[in-house]
Amino acid sequence: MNDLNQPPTERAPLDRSAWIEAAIDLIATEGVAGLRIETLARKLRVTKGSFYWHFRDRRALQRALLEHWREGRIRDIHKQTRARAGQEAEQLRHVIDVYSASRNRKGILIELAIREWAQRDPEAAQVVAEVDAIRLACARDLFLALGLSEEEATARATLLYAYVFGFSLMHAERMPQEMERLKTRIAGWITGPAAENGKRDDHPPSA
Amino acid sequence: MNDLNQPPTERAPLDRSAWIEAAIDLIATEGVAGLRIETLARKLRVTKGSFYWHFRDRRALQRALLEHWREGRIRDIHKQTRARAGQEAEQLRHVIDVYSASRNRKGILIELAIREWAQRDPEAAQVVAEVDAIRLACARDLFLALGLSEEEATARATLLYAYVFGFSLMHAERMPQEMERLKTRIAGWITGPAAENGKRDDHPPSA
DNA sequence: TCTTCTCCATACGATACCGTATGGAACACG
DNA sequence: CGTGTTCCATACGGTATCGTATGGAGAAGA
Repeated sequence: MNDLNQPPTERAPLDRSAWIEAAIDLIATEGVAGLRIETLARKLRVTKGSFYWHFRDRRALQRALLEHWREGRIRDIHKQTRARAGQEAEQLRHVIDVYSASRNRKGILIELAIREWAQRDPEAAQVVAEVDAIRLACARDLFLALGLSEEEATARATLLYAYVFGFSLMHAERMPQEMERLKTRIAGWITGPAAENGKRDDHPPSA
Repeated sequence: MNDLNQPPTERAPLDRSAWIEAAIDLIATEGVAGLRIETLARKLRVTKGSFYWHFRDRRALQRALLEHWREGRIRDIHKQTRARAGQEAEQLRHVIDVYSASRNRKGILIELAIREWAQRDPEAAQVVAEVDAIRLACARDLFLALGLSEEEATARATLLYAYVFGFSLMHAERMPQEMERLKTRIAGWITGPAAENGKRDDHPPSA
């Protein structure tokens, strides 16, 4: 019955999810290597004693974090790719936009931290592989709905996916407006140059 | 006059470059966070005393490492994109191949480690930005030589670049052969769908 | 009230690492 | 031989972190 009507000096007991949330925030700013128990405890205004009550050890938190991330990403990609029939191309462009670094800085930082982690942690790699497979399938289904062949849909989904995260790795110094035009052009190309303007685009406008 | 004709119990004095090379190797396997002085010293069979003679502190090694990486990357991209006239499309596909994870695992690991580092270190971010700008310019020039407009060339270079590194972030579980076909298709599409087979490719072969 | 369970604080040993201080071995050179 | 330079070993103080052991406060029940 005492939810949050105590004076601010009081605090509610923590649970596992509170630690996991804090851990996610921490790896966004410090990377996976910065995920230290005592650092987390300080942020949560408690001591390690609390942590070791909720988790067996550091590894248990990492596993829980991976599981949390995986489930969130799976939920999200299904939400973002649930397209109305006939709106698949728009939905694809929407996906590119939503997953771009400029629109989702924190999410991208978490994504990159986990993927760098996955380069040398098999369990992280396994989770990343699962998320990749599901996201690729979702994107591929949208391309299939656009009438592309299996192979073409798979290839475009892969390109879209690689492009989105690859772009977030880049440190381009460019004018924001110019950048937006560039991204719009690329997105339009990935999601369907054929359906883009009804005609071929291989003859450059030549200024 | 004593170069390497001592018994194997002897070893040559180290210099800065030996430390830097070892540091590069270490971040490839352990990430930038794993770049520890005493760990490096153990690998080089010396103690910290040697390190602090060659470098002021840990940060100095990091800076030297960034500089080393930058110069190497700049040399490499110029080498890889130096195309014979009329061979630009082949050269572009060659670049995609050379920078792919399967062909250059260690280089990709270093690249990813440094880029993750750059997410939270301004100096690393600056170096990455310089490398990105030069690589983009090199790729763009190849597209320009193919007759594309400035804007189109910039867009394709960006896509190519983002794709290559984005792909290396993915953990796709797929048959190697199928994967190769997929990559070939994507590469062909990025480097010039127009010049690829002389006709449009937007009508799927439909099996 | 007494007990039990939940949640956390405290204290501890152990390890790893940073950077400094200082000495020493090997070599070059005069 | 004496001296300076190069390169490294050793020892030290200090910090951060891990995981454990143990006690304690507070709520919930009996």
